[in-house]
Amino acid sequence: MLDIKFIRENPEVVKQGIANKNDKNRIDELLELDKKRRDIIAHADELKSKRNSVSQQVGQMKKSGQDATEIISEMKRVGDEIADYDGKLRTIEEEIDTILRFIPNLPHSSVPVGKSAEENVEVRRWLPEEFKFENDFKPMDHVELGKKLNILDFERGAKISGSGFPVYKGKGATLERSLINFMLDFHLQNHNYSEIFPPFLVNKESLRGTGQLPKMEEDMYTIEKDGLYAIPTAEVPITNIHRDEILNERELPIKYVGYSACFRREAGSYGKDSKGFLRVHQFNKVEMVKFVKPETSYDELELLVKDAEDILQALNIPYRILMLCSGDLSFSAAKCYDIETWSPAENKWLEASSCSNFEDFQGRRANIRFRNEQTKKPEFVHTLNGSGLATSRLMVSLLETYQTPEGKIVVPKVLHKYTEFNVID
RNA sequence: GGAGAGAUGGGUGAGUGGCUGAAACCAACGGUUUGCUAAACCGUCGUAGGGGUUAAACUCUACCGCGAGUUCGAAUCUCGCUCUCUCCGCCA
Repeated sequence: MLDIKFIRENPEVVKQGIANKNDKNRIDELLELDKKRRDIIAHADELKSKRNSVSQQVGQMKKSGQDATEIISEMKRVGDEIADYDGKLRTIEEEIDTILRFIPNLPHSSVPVGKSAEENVEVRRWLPEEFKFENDFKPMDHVELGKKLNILDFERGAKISGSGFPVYKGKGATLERSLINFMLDFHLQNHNYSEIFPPFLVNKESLRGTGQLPKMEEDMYTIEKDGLYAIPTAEVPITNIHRDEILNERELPIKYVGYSACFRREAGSYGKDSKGFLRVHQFNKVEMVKFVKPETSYDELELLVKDAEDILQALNIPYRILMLCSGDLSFSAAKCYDIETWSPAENKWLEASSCSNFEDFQGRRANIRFRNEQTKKPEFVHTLNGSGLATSRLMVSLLETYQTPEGKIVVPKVLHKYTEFNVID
């Protein structure tokens, strides 16, 4: 959520930022409501002030035995008038809130302006030693490999739950679990995060806090009876850990890492890149979340990307970093880097991680603040998060790049102590 | 699922209709004292929204879990909800 004061004072900046995000703006309408709101408050507060002082008089009159009937009936009228203003105010504030919650975060000045994913900018790439984009043999894709080695079962997953709910079997299941543990341990040991194991179902307020609601309602699985939603990412529960809190400045930055299953309806995206793991309704992800002081958030973003990259380098998997252009940024993000890993069989890059700085957008929505030691005043924290990483797309790259000409999978060295086997055949 | 108790500022906790934005204590912060540390003493110390100001000062309003209601006036009375704790039942 943007600051209404900022919008009031910089309407053109806000409009431009929204336009760069390919969103439509209702800023003029918003500012009109804002003006109305302040008028009503001024009137209502004046009446309330009057009521307060007169009511006190009534008390004193009664105590001294004087008759206050006339004042009381007048105050009753004032009370009705106040109720009237308060009613109007509530309506207007709801309207303002609705508009405000649909306004996206503004892109940071370093973000290239662009319409769509085509205009994202490749920042750098990292390739293992002796890596070649051309294989000496025709690589199998992950679905074939999964079937041949009996480690993935998409058909049975579809039987149990529906398409997009993969079943991992045997060494495939062990490999998945090992990957998750490896990534968690790596961040804990090398990057100084503390671990969170969050709830996978959350309430509405949490989703509003991180910005999935109201806009992404259709993309979420719901459990209506209890008013709960299946999390699309661990970002939601982990960021909301500190909702409605004022943190101590000295605690910052707070860095959490946590595993969760992630659930996405992916409404309307059937048919596109939907083979096997490329688009699923349930996948596993290790997520990093940071709460930081505003002035450090862009440095923290670079470090966050680095933390995710370290995992891929340890696994020796080729990847590249993209800086998203304004039009491809998510609703809540001010700046975002995607990490894409290479798939030899698809012959293309696959998004395996997304690292974003939300600045104070989530902080304001979720009311997460810290007390500035200089000014003694609470300020909104900046929040960041990044996948470190999502296993499904990563698994595609891993299986495909580690396959041998005979169709076996060599397990990456760093995973051996977790899997306790070195080859899948 | 059943029965009961509770929810007040960073913490403990007082407060049952007007003198309470809220006692007291603790913590924190500033200061005095002091070889050092400690102690003692003095002071400051909630959040949000209007108005005001270059910025402050200042001023008004709201907030005692959340939402309605009663009243001239609600932390305090009524109703609904949520959460926490204790006991019973069920259960991984």
